Amino acid sequence: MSQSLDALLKLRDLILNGDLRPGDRVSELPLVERLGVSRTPVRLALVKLEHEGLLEALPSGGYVVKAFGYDEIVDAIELRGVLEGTAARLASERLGRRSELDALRTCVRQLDAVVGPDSGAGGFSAYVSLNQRFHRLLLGLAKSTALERALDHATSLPFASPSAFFFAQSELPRSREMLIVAQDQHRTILEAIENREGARAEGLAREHARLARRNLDLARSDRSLLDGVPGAALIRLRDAV
Amino acid sequence: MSQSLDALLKLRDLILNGDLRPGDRVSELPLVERLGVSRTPVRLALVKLEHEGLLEALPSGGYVVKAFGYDEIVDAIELRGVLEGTAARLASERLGRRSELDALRTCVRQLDAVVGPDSGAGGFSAYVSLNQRFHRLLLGLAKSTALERALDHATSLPFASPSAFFFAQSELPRSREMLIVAQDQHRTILEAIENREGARAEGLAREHARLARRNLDLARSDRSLLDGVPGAALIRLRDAV
DNA sequence: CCGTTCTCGTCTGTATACAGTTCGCACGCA
DNA sequence: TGCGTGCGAACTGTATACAGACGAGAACGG
Repeated sequence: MSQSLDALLKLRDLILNGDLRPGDRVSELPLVERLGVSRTPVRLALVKLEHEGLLEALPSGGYVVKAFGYDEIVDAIELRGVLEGTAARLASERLGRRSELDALRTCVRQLDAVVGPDSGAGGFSAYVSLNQRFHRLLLGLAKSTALERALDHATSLPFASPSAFFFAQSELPRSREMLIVAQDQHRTILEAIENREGARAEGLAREHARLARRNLDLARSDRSLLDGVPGAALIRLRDAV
Repeated sequence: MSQSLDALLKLRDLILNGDLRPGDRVSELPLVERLGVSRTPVRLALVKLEHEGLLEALPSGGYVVKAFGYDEIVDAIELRGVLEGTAARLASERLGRRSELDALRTCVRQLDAVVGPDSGAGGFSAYVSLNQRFHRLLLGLAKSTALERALDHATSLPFASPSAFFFAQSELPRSREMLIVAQDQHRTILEAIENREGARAEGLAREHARLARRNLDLARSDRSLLDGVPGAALIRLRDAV
């Protein structure tokens, strides 16, 4: 593994775990010690993380860890919804042979099994992994490199990813209900694409993303729920300090 | 001016002007001579241009100049349409005091004057500049930093910018017609936002972007039209070489 | 006592040296 | 003649040295 990649992963973890708090100035020299690499790879990692949106460049040089408020997270989720809606619409419009949907159909069937009543205790992580697969397959069906770039960029913020706010749901009573609704949307999106109903697919995918927003609202009233979310350390739901 | 910024601008020009052709390997050492800076700023510029999408990183290290085919440009335009549509919808939904639209109204009125029958010969560049202003104001009204980031990223590809395919229009007979239609869409988008008609605003803004696609199709049959487009050197409409 | 200015330390921006790797070319062998 | 191998050049990745800029803090003056 290269030093640059190593530095990038370690630094991202430092930020996501909260070792570097939002608003903190991030200097290169201290990172040289903490990451065990020289300034060059550190700089590279800083540039990439600024690009990802986790860091903000100061006009005078250097970086600070970015903080994210409620509105910003809502906007990021809405943006993801718009982009995934577009993916669903394009998938409908550009569908060629129906066998192109085989992988997605299989994925939905596997999700059915996980969400079903006989799901084991470890079903949750299986759901998250299959959910991500569903969203990636959907993106592939859109056959648009521009859209791929945009969605990758938009979901580089950890709490904007498709599975971000499926936290601790196993703890909540409404947890299973949420999963059932989400999975029904998966199924319906697939159906819409099969029927080449572009507008319907788009609307469904948008609404699907808004489930994340609902979960965010839940977390707003119970901050402890947030701890399961990647990058929770960056989130400032209420104006603190 | 810093060396890094200097290197970035010069290198971008080299690519956009076609001094570096699509598919060309871009090495650091030759650029040190051509740009007159050391390897460090050159590397920084390379990373940024990869991020912009003009360069592609090779697995073995180094970069090549990216080439863009017809489909990719169409997708980039469609993506811009989706994002600007979202901006228009959010602007409608989040409109506060009506005075927030003052700047946009003024911009539309100025565009009216430029498009009108008594437009001078230099009206074209004035149109381009006002057009960009319109699109930026629209983005601002959406009040979404996530959307701002996404649209900035999407339009970093030169031919995906709002004014990209308003080339050499003064030469074409249908030139004025195109401008009239585009300006009518500007006016109608503003009206929709004023009335808080989100869906209408979204649809209009999407269709507005598709004007660029129509112009692209025009350029397909008359390659000489492309020469006025920034980044034309990157475009491979037909499979060449 | 407060404001201003000077100074010192720290940081970033830049250049460059060094090492490991990969790619291409040519030579040799089958 | 074709293929494999080995050598060499060039390039990237990395580390580090140096210079200029910015900011914090102290000292001086009002």
